[in-house]
Amino acid sequence: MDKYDGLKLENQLCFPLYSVSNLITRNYKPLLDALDLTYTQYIVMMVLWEKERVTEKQLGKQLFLKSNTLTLLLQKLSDKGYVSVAKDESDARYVVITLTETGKKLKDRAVDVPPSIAKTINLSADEAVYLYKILYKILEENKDEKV
Amino acid sequence: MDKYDGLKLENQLCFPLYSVSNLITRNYKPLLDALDLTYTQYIVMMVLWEKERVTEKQLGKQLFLKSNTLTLLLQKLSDKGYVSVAKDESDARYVVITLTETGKKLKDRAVDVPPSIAKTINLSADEAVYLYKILYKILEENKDEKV
DNA sequence: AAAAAATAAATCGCATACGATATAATTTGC
DNA sequence: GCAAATTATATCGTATGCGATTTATTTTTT
Repeated sequence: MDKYDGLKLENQLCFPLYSVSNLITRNYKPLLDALDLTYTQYIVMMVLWEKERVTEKQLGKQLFLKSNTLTLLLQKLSDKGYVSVAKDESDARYVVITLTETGKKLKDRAVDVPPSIAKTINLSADEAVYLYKILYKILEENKDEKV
Repeated sequence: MDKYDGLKLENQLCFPLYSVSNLITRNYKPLLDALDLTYTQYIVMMVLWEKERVTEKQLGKQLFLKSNTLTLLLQKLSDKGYVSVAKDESDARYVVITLTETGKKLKDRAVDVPPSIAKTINLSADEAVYLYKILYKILEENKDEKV
């Protein structure tokens, strides 16, 4: 035990978080390629599949992303024909994103993705629930700092 | 409960993993800026602070990264004067990375980083240990697929 | 030992993420 | 009612990460 122990890779919590996150994105890739989506595009679509109309601002809040990531990404989803992007009529500062018909249909092709990913993670129900709770605890605590 | 439940954002385990990982990288940024390191560069330095000489291959295995990420990153660390990069004499396929004197000294300036980050995460010891174990379980199970 | 296979890096093209800054639209304060 | 402050996007520059491919080197096979 010396003053450098905190700098050992094996004592980091952040490193496995970072690595697991990368790992999962890698696992998603072949599944999402079939839908012509990246992982970030996929979570945007997930929001829209639940709520057909959102502003860029709302998306950012829910996904912890900002315009520097979202603006270009939404343009790409628009280019693919999955969403339409327009200014809000009553307040032109807002960008409103809505699902196109193609985007709505994509939902049916996406239903197989979550179970496929679940297989690659392979946690017990208890572990998954606990992990879920801890992660959201961390997110909740840091929520304010970034808006 | 319908067939689309699996596609709800709130039912994803991957999304909070991804978001927490991004969050942590954001929290590291101001701390690491002072050391002129990015997060990925920082974990490479952590490996080297424990083991003064490693090959790019070994680094990739330990950090779950490949040459497409590492080659350029190591060049940057070399440009900053923190490491030196050279071909292995006995087998020129390998790239060997060693700490420079500057790189060694950086370790003393880095000791404050882990406790600062720990504050922003704010988990109990039990939670941290449990989280750690689950994450490494996931990493272990997926280790083989990517080398 | 020459050809073939294997291995480790390097390179390419693409899509994030980030802070910082700029722009455009609306609201607020006086 | 108009200048100032606020708000929501857009833009810029930098650094990853990824799969796919290429290059360089070594080992294996015949």
